[in-house]
Amino acid sequence: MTDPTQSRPDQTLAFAHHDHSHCTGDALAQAATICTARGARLTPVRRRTLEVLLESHRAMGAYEVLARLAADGFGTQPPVAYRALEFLVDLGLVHRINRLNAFAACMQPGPAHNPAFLICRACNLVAEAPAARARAALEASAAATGFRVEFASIEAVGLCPACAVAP
Amino acid sequence: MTDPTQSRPDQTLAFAHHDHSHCTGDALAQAATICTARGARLTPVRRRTLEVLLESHRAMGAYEVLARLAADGFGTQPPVAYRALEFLVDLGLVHRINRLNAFAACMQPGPAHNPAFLICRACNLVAEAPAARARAALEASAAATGFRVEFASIEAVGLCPACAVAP
DNA sequence: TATCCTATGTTATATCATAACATGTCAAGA
DNA sequence: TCTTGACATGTTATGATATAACATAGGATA
Repeated sequence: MTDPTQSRPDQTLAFAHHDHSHCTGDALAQAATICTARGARLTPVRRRTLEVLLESHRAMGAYEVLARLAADGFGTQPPVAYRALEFLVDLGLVHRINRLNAFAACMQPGPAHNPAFLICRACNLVAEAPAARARAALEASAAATGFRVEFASIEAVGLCPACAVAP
Repeated sequence: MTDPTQSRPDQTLAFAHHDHSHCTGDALAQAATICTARGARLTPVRRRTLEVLLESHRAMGAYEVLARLAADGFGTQPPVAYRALEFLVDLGLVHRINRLNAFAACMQPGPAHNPAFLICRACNLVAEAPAARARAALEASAAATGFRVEFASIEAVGLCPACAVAP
C-alpha cells in the first residue's frame, strides 16, 4: 500500500517518484496557457516564482522565494515576492498553505481544482489529494447550521509513504 | 432564553442566537473539569484568556487577547498571551484558526473533538461543525496516496445565516 | 507619440510569534 | 521548617511574516 511503484489514481502525483523536470515543464506550459486564456501576463518575475516553487516541490515561505528571486537579479524586497505569489494564487497556479504560512505550486492547474493538501511533517513535501468528497461532507455539515461555504481549506499533516517507512 | 427558534442537531451552537453568558459559564466549568482531570492548572491568566475568547465568540488574534489581559492587570508582553493560548490549545479548550492567525474558544470541549470551522467573512463569528465525515473522506483520499494523516485542519470561509440575509 | 494601465521596484512599517532569561509560587521531601 | 525542584509568570529582545504607500519603468493603443 505504500509501494510507490504501484499504479495509482491519476489525480495526484502525490509522493511517488516521478520525472520532476518533466512535470515542472508541463506545469509551466499549462501556466502559460492559463495566463493567456485569462488575459494575464506571465512576466519574468512571475514565471521565475512559479519555477522556483515547481522545482522545490514543497511549500516555501515568501522570504525563501524572495531570496531566490533576488539571487536571479529581481527585486530584493518582500512585495516583489508577495505580489508574484498573489498573482499566481489568484490564477490557481499556486496554493497557499495556511498552516505553514507558505506557498506551493499547483500540480494540476485547471478549473475548479481545489485539492486537499498533505503535508509531510518529516520531509516537508506537500502533495495534493482529491478533496471533492471531503468538501461535499463539509458543505452538508455546514448547511445544517445555515452556513454557506464559499471557500474551504483542507490541510492534513502526517507522514508521507517514504517517511513512514524510514522516519 | 436559550431559544433557537428551531430544533437542530445538538453538536453545534452554530450561529443561532443563544444565551451566551450561559454557554460561556458551561464552557468554563467544563474547562475546569478537564484541567483537573489532566492535572493541569487553570490559573488566573489562563482562565481569563479563555473567558475573553468565550465572551467574544469569534476568533481573536493573540495581540487582541493580550490587550485584554494587560487591561486586567496581567502581563503586557506577547509571551503572556501566547503561552496561555498554547496551554488552552493543548488541552483542546481553544482552537487555532490557521487561516486567520487567530484563536477561538472551543464550544464543546471534550475528547476527540476536532471540528471543522465555519468563519463568517462578514461578521467574523466562528462556529464549529461536525467534521467526522469530511475527515473520513480526507483520510480515504490520503490513504490512496499512501499518506498517513495525523492531524487535519478544515476551515471554511463563507456567510453565516444572519449575514447571508443582510449582507 | 501621448497617454493610460499595469508591472516592478523602493522605503517604511505593521502584524504575528518565539528565544532567552529573571522572578515568583507552591508543594514534596530532607 | 527549610530546601529544592517544577512550573508559572513576567520581562527584554529579536525573528518571521505581511502590507501600505509611493516612485519609476514598459508596453499597448488611441
